Amino acid sequence: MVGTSQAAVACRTCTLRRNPVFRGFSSRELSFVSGMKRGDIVLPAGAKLTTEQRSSIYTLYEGWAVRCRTLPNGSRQILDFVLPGDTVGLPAALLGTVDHTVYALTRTVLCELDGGRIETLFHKHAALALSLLQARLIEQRRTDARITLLGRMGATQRVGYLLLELRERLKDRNLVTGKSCPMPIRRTELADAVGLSKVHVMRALRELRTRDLLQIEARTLTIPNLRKLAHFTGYVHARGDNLCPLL
Amino acid sequence: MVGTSQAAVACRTCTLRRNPVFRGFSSRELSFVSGMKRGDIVLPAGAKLTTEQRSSIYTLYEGWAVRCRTLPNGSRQILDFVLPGDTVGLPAALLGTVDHTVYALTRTVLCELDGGRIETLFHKHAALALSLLQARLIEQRRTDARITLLGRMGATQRVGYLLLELRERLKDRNLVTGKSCPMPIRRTELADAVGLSKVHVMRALRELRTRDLLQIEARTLTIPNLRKLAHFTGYVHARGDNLCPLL
DNA sequence: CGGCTTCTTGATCAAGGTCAACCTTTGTGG
DNA sequence: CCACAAAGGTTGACCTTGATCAAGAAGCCG
Repeated sequence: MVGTSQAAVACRTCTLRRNPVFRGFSSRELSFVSGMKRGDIVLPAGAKLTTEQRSSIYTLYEGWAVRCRTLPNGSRQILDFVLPGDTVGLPAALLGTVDHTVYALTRTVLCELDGGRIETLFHKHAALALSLLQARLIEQRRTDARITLLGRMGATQRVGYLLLELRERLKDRNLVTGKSCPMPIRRTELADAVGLSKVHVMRALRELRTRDLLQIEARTLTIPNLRKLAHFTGYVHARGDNLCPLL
Repeated sequence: MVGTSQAAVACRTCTLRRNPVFRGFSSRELSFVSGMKRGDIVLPAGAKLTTEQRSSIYTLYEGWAVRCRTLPNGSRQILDFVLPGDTVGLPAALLGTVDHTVYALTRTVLCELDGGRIETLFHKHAALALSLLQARLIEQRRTDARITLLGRMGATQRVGYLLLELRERLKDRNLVTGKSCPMPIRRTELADAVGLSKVHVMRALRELRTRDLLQIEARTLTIPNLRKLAHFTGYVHARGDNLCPLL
C-alpha cells in the first residue's frame, strides 16, 4: 500500500523515451518536465495508488496497473489497463475529483510529477500541451472500442479482442518477443474487464485455444496468427497509437 | 444528408454561452473563437454529419445527435449522446482519422469552426486550451460510467441510469421543466446505447414505470423522484459537469 | 509438506435475445 | 379532412447465452 520514494531516474536518460511510439521532446520541454519531477514510486502487486494527496500525476515506468470502479453491490469493472508510458491521475490534478481507483497488477515503478504545474506547461509549452490532448483523444478511442465490445460483442470475441489489443499496445512498447508477450493478468481481471464471469472467460479462452487463435500459458500470451485473430474479433489496428508521456 | 450553410449566429450573441455551466470567455478569447467560425450547419433528423472533409470541428447548438459505431455484423453501438454545447470532431481535426460516425437524432443546428486553428489556439490561449483538455476529461468520466454500466449492471438499471444521466445533462442546459424533459430518442436507440435488444428495453421500461421510477410518454421523460431513481441505479451526480464549448 | 490462491470443468439456472403478431402514432397524398 | 402506408411501440412464447454453484486439480509460498 505504501509507495517508496527513491532516487529519481533522470528524465534525460529515461529509457522509455527511446521508444519511437512516444513523442520526442525538445530539450526545452525536457528540462521543464524534469523540473516537474517529484520522485519515483514503487508499488508491490496489489497495492492501490493513492492519487488524491498532492495533486500528483504519474507516468507508469514499469509494470502493469488497472484503472477500475467498484459498484455498491461489490462487483468491479476494470476500465482500462495501464501500461508503461501511460499517464495516470490527470482527472485528480485537473478536475479535483476522481471516480476510479488505480491498482498495481504487478510490481510497478511510477514517476511522480507535480500536477500543479500543468497550467504553466500549457502557457509555456503549447506543443506539448497539444500532445497531451491528443493522447487523451487516443485513449478515448480505445475506450470507445471497449464500449462497443461490452455492448455488442459475444463472449469469445470480447476476450480475443481485449487480448489482441493488449498485445498491440505491448508491441508498441517493445514488449513482444516473437509471437508471445507477457500476460500477468488473472482470469478474474480478464472477466472484470470484459464484463463476464470468471467461469465464462474460461470457456471463451478454451474456444480461442481450440480454434488456434491464441493461448495463455505460464503468464504468457501466444498468438500464432495475428490476422486470423483480428478477423475473428473484428479488431482494426489503429494507426498512431502513440502517446505523450510526461516523463 | 446535406448541411445547409447559413448566415452565422454571432458568437458574441450566442445564447448557449449565457448558460452558467459553460465556461466564460474573456473578450480576447471570444474574438479568437469568432475568427475560427466558418458558418452554421443545419441537419435534418437522421442525417449523417460528414466530419472528414475540411478538418472542421463543430459545436452542437440545438438538437440531439449520437456518436456511434457499426460492427461488421451490422449491429450498432451508440457511444454517446451529443447535446447542445458539446463539441464534435476533435479526433478528425487532431488525429486525422475517425473511427465513429455522428448522426443527427432530431433536426440539429451546428456551429462549424476551423479545426486547423486549434494549434494556434494552444499557442495564444493557454487557459482556453486547458479547458479543452478538462472537457475531454469530463467526457472520459462519463465514458467510464458507460463502461461500468455495460459491463456490470442489469438491464433495468442500465436503462434507468442512462435516462437519469441524460436528464442531469439536460438540466445543466436548462432543458428540464419541472419533473419532465424532452426525450426524443427511440427504443431502438436506447437499446443500442445500453447494449440490449429493443424488446428487452421495453421490459426494463415497464419495470421502471411499475416501480414509479420514471415514465416516457409522448417523447417526454418524467422522473417523479430523482433520489429514488439515483438510489436504484447507483447514479452519482458528478459535480462540475461543466464543459468548454468553442463557440 | 500443508495452506493458500488460481485454474479448470461439469451441472443447473436465470437474464436477456429472437421471432412473430398486433397495436398506435406519425406522416403523406388525394 | 380522411385514407392509407410506414415507422415505431408493445406484448407473449420460446430459445440462447452466460451466471452461479460446486468440486477437484495445479501452482505457489512459508
